[in-house]
Amino acid sequence: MVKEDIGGFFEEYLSKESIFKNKKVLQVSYTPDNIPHRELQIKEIASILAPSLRGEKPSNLFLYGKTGTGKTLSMFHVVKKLEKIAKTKKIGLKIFYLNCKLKRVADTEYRLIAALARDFGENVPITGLPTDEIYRLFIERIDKKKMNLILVLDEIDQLVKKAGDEILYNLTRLNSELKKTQITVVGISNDLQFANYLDPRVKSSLTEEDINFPAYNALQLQDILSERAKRAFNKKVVEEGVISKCAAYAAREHGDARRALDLLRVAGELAERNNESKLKINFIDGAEEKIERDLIYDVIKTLPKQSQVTLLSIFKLNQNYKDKILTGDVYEAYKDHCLSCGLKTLTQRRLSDLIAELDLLGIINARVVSKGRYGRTREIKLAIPHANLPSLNKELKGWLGL
DNA sequence: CGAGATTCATGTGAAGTATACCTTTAGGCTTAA
DNA sequence: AAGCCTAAAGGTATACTTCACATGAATCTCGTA
Repeated sequence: MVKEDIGGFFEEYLSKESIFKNKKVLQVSYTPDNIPHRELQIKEIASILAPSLRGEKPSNLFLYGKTGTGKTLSMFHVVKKLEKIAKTKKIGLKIFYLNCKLKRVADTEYRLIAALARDFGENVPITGLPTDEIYRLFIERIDKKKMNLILVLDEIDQLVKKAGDEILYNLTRLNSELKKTQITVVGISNDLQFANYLDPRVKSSLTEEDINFPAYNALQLQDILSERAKRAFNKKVVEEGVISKCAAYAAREHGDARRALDLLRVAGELAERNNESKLKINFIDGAEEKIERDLIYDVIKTLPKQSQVTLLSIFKLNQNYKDKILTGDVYEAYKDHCLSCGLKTLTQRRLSDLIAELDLLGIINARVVSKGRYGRTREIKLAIPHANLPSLNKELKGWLGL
């Protein structure tokens, strides 16, 4: 009976023509051949990295601009071309991309170098070796034959905020230890002020060249969207005004193209799920909510248990109509939660650090304030849209077995 | 009334501890000549 | 004697704890007008 129903559903699903022609085009990982409104930046990146094709060392490069302004994309674009040429002409050129934000992958010096060494096929343990040893392994490996190595470190600001800028100093200085190979560091940062916090020595060597990625305006976003929509959706699926609304939504938030594309894709998925043959405007609002939620879901899901409990405690206090949540309150609630889910309670000192980390991740806003006679503490506010709180709260409890 | 001292609740840095993992080394056992 | 396995010794990174000191404005204190 039930089986029959589902079979029917699948058949109907298949018989219906999808509104997508090629959904991949809208995914974040997709690198289009044509990147509108970034011709200048791409050209600049290319000309700075070009010497690598002649076996010379390019200048270190620093790309900065807000999220979704095409930094990573432009870089990928150039990298693809470079690699292609290097391959056909048999030039020793290796390019590595590493996202420093990935927790437990590249958020300490050891892990960063270990990740690089691993990419090179070196078998590196997750802990136990001295950091120097990891460097040595890495250097030995890449110095075997002459080549140019370009290291692309995405979200480099996150790395420095957590682990300090010594890593970058070491990296840029690595060249003096290498005999054959040369390393070029390309840093990508969302934080415009990032370079100013760096040690002057690091700053000058990392930002030998820098390129700014300005935010897209609504018109440019429309260009980008319609270009991709043409290839992602079947003909006449997208209704009038959908593109411009997506663009407008994204432009409202500092011209984030990634956001705009996500909106379009998720709206399409929603339309499909609702058995619509057209992508109507009203799906965009639903999409926006879903994206917001999914984004936070992913971050929270991969958080360590202790951080999850911390967050749950903040949720709870938030529900109790406390608009100013203080560290002490969180710790009390946290202790209760730990008890009820059988987790070891950490010290307040540690909790303070966890809260700071949550702040860094952008899940909460925590500000250190002095309340005069009543001490000094963090004022914590959730940075999550209200509509998403109940469902998130429920999920979180589920993950923690509560 | 106002300047300076006091106070509170926690921030923050440094050093220490536990754990998990690594390499090295020395001893013991096996094996083959 | 050479080769191989094992367990102990000595080392590291990371997550966390302990200890101690730093913060900074509301409040208190007390001399002064």
